[in-house]
Amino acid sequence: MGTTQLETVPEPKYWHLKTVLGDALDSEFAVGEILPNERELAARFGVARATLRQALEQLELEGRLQRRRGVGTTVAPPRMGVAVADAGHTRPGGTEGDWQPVDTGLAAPPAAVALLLGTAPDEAVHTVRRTRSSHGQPVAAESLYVPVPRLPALALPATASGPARARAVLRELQELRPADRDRAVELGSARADEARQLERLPGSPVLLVTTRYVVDGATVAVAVATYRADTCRLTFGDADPVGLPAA
Amino acid sequence: MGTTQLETVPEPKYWHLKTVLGDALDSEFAVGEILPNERELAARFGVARATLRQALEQLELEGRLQRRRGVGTTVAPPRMGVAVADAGHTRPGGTEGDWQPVDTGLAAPPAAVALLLGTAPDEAVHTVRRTRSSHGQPVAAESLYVPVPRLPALALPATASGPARARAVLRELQELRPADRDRAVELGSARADEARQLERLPGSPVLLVTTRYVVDGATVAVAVATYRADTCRLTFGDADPVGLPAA
DNA sequence: GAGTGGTCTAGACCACGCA
DNA sequence: GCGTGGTCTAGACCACTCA
Repeated sequence: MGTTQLETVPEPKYWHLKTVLGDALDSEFAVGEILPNERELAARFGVARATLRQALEQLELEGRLQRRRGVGTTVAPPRMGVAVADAGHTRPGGTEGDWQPVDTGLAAPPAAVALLLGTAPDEAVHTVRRTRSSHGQPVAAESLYVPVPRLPALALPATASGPARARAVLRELQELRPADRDRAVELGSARADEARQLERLPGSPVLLVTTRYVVDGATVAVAVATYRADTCRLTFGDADPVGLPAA
Repeated sequence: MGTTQLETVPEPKYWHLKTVLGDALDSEFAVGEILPNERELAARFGVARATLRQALEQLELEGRLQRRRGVGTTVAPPRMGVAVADAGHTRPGGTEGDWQPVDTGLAAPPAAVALLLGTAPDEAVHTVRRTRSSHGQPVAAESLYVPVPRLPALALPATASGPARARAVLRELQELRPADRDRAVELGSARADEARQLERLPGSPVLLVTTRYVVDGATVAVAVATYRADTCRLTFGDADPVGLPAA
């Protein structure tokens, strides 16, 4: 009588646990509320901690929980909608949800990016790294790659290498007025440096957004943005984002 | 001399393993090739199987490996680009990469969808489920929800409930000619039924694409598509998808 | 039935945040 | 220094695929 069924096809414990916990989150917990610790929860459900953790991992993947080492597990707020529409060059005024340059330099891009740009694998390109936050939380880290010949005004030796130069590159790119963009979204895991910027652990699931800037059929720049998959829902298109689809 | 560093900041074993294995995949294995089994790999690297599995999980998340129970672990091909651009109503001719109706009915949609549609939580709507495959593999399962009043031509009692009726609903929706769409992408995990259709285990990571069809500012339909996150790279925009960004 | 990956256990120790 | 989640171990059994 305790469980729903006699389970002719016994579903895994962690899966059942996830369902039970998920329902409990809906009915008995408020956003931000802290859950009992893992050892206690495991004991309460009569399972090993590893099994309990498997259920928690799933719930975290779905954006329903947030776990922080040394702190505890809390009920996560609904994912925030993050517009990707023209994140390429948003207005520099920067509302709450905008970009902050971090770093700039000349370096060889990852092989996959070089392929998209049509540059040699070891050819150095303008590289701009920036982060995006929304509602006070970091949500994305991006690397933008622009082949040097595309930005003639920056051909002089790089004097400033800080945010000032980052802004210069962005401005230059903006002046190229790419008529078309083409994006891809896929699942990835955060590298160590990205994880730090996103305030997550290395390997956390992220949504990789690859944007190709096109002028006259040629790829003039490529940006690879890394969005926190736990807290973000990427929105596309023109209308305003509404509602929150369940995971 | 074995490892790269003396590790002043010791990175987790599974993380290091993932790197080593990932490099090995690039240099020593061909796509489709089968890896040694987990017990042997664990022994070879001198770690517990659970630790080895943590590394494999990451690599699978990044689409570099494919694991099948009872079979083994194989090197995955690069993710396939899947166009989401106008997946809403693609040409019915159906090339290799298109949709197959599965099921139709009248049922109350999930709460989150009812909210988007502006219907009552228990109001039944037209529900069409279909699957999409590409290159011979299932890549997505979708549920489309259309409030009954939006499709007056279907107001008669539902006679056929099979694929034929599914096509009728899709045709009706198409005739509404939604001028605008608005999409969101987020990470989720496959429900049991979706997992079956996608030939994956329940809980596998999926990309949830929520599409809102808008006519004259009103939401006339909502579709929730579930794409396999391991094998798919979702592409947006008009230009043809090129290249493969690394995870 | 042999071999694979998937689940589960009961422990241990570590890294981190905070008081 | 205490309590949290994160990592790791060595084992066991189960579910599945395929010869």
